[in-house]
Amino acid sequence: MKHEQLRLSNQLCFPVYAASRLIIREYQPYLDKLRITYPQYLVLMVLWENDGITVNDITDKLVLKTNTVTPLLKRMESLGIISRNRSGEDERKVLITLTDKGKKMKLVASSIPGLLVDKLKDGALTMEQLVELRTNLNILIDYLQNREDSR
Amino acid sequence: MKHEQLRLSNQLCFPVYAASRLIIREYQPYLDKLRITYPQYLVLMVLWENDGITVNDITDKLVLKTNTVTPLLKRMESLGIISRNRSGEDERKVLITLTDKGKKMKLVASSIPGLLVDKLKDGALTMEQLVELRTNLNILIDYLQNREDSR
DNA sequence: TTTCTTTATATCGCAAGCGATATAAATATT
DNA sequence: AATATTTATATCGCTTGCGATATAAAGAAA
Repeated sequence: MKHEQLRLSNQLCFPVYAASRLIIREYQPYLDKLRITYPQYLVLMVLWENDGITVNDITDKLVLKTNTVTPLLKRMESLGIISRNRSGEDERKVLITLTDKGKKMKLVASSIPGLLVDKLKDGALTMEQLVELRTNLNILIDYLQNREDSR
Repeated sequence: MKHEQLRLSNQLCFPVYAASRLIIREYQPYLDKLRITYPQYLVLMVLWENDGITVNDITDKLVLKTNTVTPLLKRMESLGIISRNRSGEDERKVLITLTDKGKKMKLVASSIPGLLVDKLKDGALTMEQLVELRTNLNILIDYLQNREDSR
């Protein structure tokens, strides 16, 4: 019984880690055309949904830390796709806004996820299984994030 | 219909990526006691199962590239948990073997995955859902790896 | 209003992860 | 045998990810 758990776990944590990298690799050719990386694409997705938010807002949504996000945003600023400005109301906050260049990328970028799903759907999993997978992952994420917050 | 796909995908690729990092964070306190990282732990798991294999064998099993694995193994060598030796039969190959120190870590390390599953099981997902999640991820991984190989 | 604490962001150092490229041994071709 | 190709590993340069620590503004407590 204990042995079974041990094997399952080896086959749970590692698959998530491997799948993550494989999916990002699958994204890469499309992102190359936009000259951005996957984490940069995630930042853009957050901003397209909600422009003018703070560094911490982005940090929370992407489940990252500021020591990852600050340099990431600086690189995106130097690429000319976002701008970083201190808030007038609260000088501690840095507001992140899309530049025109960043806004224009939305049209091309928003077609990418659909292409990915088309590949996976039926090729690998049915739509139902994809939904099931997403649901289970989101439950896991919520659980682990709540554990983190209460520490 | 197309909109639905787009939303699902945003909620599929990102959850895998976020879950991966959250699970590794959950592993970290246990790995800290052994003074190793998660990727180093994965290498050890491979070697405990199959000692004396080549760099490429490890690379394949972990779905990584040599430019990641070679430095990783060098760090593990300098930690004294593995040794790297050129094969006599084929001078191109480097054989990786566990040192006594590396072998001894198995006992402590093998208890870690069980602790993780205990946390997740029922706290987040049922055993059935964990199995379901693992199954779907493995199908996805097989599919994406086969796509990669045929390129 | 001074001092203490919290909040928001940034910096540092190091380990992954990876595309591109290099090197050298093994194998195939001519 | 000489040359070309393939295979196995390594190196370089860059981005990400994160623990630990720093800094400065805002808010609370004294």
